[in-house]
Amino acid sequence: MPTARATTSHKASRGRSAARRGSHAAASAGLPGHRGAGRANADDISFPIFHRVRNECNWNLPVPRLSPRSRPGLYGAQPLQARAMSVRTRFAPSPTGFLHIGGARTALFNFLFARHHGGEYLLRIEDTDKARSTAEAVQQILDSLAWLGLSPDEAPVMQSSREARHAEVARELLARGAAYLAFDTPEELAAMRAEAEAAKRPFKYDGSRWIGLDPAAAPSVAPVIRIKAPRGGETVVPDLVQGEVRVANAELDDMIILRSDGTPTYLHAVVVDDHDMRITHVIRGDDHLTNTFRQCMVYDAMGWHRPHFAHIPLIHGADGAKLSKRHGAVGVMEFEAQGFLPEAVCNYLLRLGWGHGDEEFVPRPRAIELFDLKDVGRAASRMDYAKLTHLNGVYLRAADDARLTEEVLKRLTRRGVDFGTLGGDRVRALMPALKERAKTLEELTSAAAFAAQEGPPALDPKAAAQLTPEAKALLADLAQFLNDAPWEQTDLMNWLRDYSDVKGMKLGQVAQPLRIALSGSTQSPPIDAVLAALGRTEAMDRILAAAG
RNA sequence: GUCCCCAUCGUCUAGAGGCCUAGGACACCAGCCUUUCACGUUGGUAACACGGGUUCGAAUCCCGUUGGGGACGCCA
Repeated sequence: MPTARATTSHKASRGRSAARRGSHAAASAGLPGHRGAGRANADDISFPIFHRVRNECNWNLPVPRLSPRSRPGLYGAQPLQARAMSVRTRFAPSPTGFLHIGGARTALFNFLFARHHGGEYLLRIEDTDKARSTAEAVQQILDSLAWLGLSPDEAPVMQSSREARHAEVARELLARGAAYLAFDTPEELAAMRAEAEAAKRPFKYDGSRWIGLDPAAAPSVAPVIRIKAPRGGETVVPDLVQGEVRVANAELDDMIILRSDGTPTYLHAVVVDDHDMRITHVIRGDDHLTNTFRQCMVYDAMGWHRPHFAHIPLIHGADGAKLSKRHGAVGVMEFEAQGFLPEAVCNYLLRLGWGHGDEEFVPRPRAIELFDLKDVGRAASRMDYAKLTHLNGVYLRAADDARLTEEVLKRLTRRGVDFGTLGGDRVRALMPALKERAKTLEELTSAAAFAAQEGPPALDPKAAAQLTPEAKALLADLAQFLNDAPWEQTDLMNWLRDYSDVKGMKLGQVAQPLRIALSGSTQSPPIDAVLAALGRTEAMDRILAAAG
């Protein structure tokens, strides 16, 4: 019998090959329906043998050998029809704060994976921690997902509404002898932990004195229900991203599944809900990887088939530190406020940890077409706002003018800028030129403000400095000249060129003062476009005003 | 501390033993384009963490070291 060490091959190879193997095994075996699958053989799952069942669950089925070259895609060439049930994924945030960018990516991957396989993508709100969950946070999460275009396919499941079911399963485990009542007080547990730490020994809970206890002899302490951890062997999880992950069962201890107040713990509730919701693929953050071993105890003790697991790496902040609320705009809606487009955020998030050759621009339909768990990397990545901003610019330039105009006007209003119908029309007219030179909606809004507002613009310092007496004289003269011009972009351009030719100046020498008069800034869209968008009356007003 | 996971330019990544003198993108630098600013375009700087193996050949497979992250709750 090889030792665990010896059979632990290199991460990379075992990762990829195990992922392939695992999923292929499941695919060829078909995913048994979860409904009642456990009940059929519930009787032969008694505690003494359940870890044997665990170790021989469907992951270990023999797998036909495939040469790497001819290997079909993880699922692509393994037609879905061959599977007994369609893919169902879920995103399961806890409503203790805003949805941050890491959660958004988890949701995105769940969504993409489900869509790619024509399956369903669900949402479950893990609100069993009543002290920290809030209705506002739930709403925030829903809003954020909606903004990202990641709303679930079915009504969200509130985990708190399922507590009776969680307790029922815990009791069933108790009845099967796979779990037991433990009468330790929180204080006693804390003491045990402190003691272990003082002795520099890893703390491992020992509940042997409670097992088989005569109820009459029980202390008058409200008990918790603890599940019996397997006592020998190891637990192996074929992770679709991380590869085959294993731990010696000696590392596991008897975890609490039902608190003394009768509410379930997370590790228990997740399993029951994922099973009942018939989730086939659990795609979540890396931080849950070691939890998976514990969750397997519940699956196995109930005789339920485990779902496929895929643990995606975490996102770190730009400085490499763990992503937190203290590091920039991590709340999803903060990105909206900063003027990022949801499709750009999704594209950026997708590329963080997932790649398909050199493709950088991956809009939603293409993402659905290409997305595969086997292409998800295993190392944590960092937020790079510069790249997100660049990508946002790409999407912005490709975006529909009407939509952008609406966004800009909304943001102008948000800023308290006054503008009328004419102003809105001017922004609309200038949008094709405006969007070429902005990377975010906020930049776009700032750049569009001069067009929306009525009357001569305020001059920014740089512009004011360039508005010399000579420039003013030029503007006065130019105003005369432009008076008879046909007010159409191409004609205006020709007139300006003629003017500068006649005056023996370069076009730039004429355009720049004009730009300042019209926009109040040294930077603007092409001057002919600005002139045309503003219209004769408004443009002449501004030129004359600047000419003094 | 124990267990688990990870490691290619500054950042995101491509890479399935020979196509690698390591490719792309962002950022940065220089040039071109140009009525400003952008866009675009041309070129440049820049990486296989380290040490051992295996092999004719290693970024790629194996072992170890170092570094980083995560989990160890009647939180999720």
